Amino acid sequence: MNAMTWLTEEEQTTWRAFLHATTLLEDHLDRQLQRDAGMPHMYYALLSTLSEAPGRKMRMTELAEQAKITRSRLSHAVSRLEGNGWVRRENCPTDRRGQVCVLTDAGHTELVRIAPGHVAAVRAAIFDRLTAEQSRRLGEISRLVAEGLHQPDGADVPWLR
Amino acid sequence: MNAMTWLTEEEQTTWRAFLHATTLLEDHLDRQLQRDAGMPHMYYALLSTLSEAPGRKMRMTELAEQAKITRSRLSHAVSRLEGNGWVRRENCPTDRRGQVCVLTDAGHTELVRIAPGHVAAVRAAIFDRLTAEQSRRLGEISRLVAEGLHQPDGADVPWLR
DNA sequence: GGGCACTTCTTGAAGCTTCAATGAAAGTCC
DNA sequence: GGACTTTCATTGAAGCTTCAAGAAGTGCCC
Repeated sequence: MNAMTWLTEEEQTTWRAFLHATTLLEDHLDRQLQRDAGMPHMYYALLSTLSEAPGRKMRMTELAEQAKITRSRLSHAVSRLEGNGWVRRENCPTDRRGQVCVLTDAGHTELVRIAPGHVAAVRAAIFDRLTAEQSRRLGEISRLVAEGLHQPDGADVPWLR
Repeated sequence: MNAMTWLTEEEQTTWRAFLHATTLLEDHLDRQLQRDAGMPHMYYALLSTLSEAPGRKMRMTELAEQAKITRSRLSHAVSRLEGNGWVRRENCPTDRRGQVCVLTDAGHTELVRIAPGHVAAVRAAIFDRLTAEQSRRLGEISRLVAEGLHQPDGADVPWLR
């Protein structure tokens, strides 16, 4: 409750504005993708990440880390996407515990179909509203904030679990 | 797919960084509050918002708008918080359809108990990592982005539903 | 190579959010 | 006043996320 722990007026205003912006943005993008692609934003991000991986495939843990989600969440998500035929699980040849998540051709086709609409939504919501300078600053700030936070699961920080 | 709709390299990098930061941050804060207060971040925000309203009470719709969530979501949330005794529903005296959500004394006490920990988490994750200048810019950018997005529910934009 | 700790991934249940539908009251139009 | 539209808030079901637990494989250490 002292000066060290509380926020200044200005910080509080900033924090609220940030919360509002992120809440509205996530909702907006989720709705856009749900409407046009029948999937939430995170699922799109998974397909998108996979599409850029070599061979369009990735180990589950690696995919979870790249997407900043828990393995459990990924597991459920992949099950759903697999049900849709956008993704397929394969056994990992080098580690018999492991699974490799592969973007199917159907999944890739679907991604190609929905990407433009999604990118347009992102552009309209963010980059069309910011100057180049502001975009750059947003990137910088985002990187600083992300650096300070660790992965959920603490996959590589077991002593902190 | 043309230059108008796609993102530049830099924009893409920025967008990813932003997504990572917000994903990690939301997870982090949800975990912190779940651990220390047994509620998700949004529920804390509701209590916090209520606590600053005159009489610590607010109409459901107004609260939903301020928190940037749908009425439905709020309704479920308030039911849960009511079950915990942090909040109470009252009939609105001026509109018999309406409900007023009131922060109880117990709810206020609880809020006072958990606020410092939460604020510390926010500070550690954001403001301790940014310069004053960067914080100000984050606020500015957030406001710009939020301006471009409308409430879910489109409560006041029925023709867009 | 036997024991032990750790990693990989999945599962089911509980909690939260979304969506569409609903009842009830208020507002509008003539 | 009566018909129509809109707003307020809630509900239940379906989908998504979290959490704790667990099966199976790997790595290490002696």
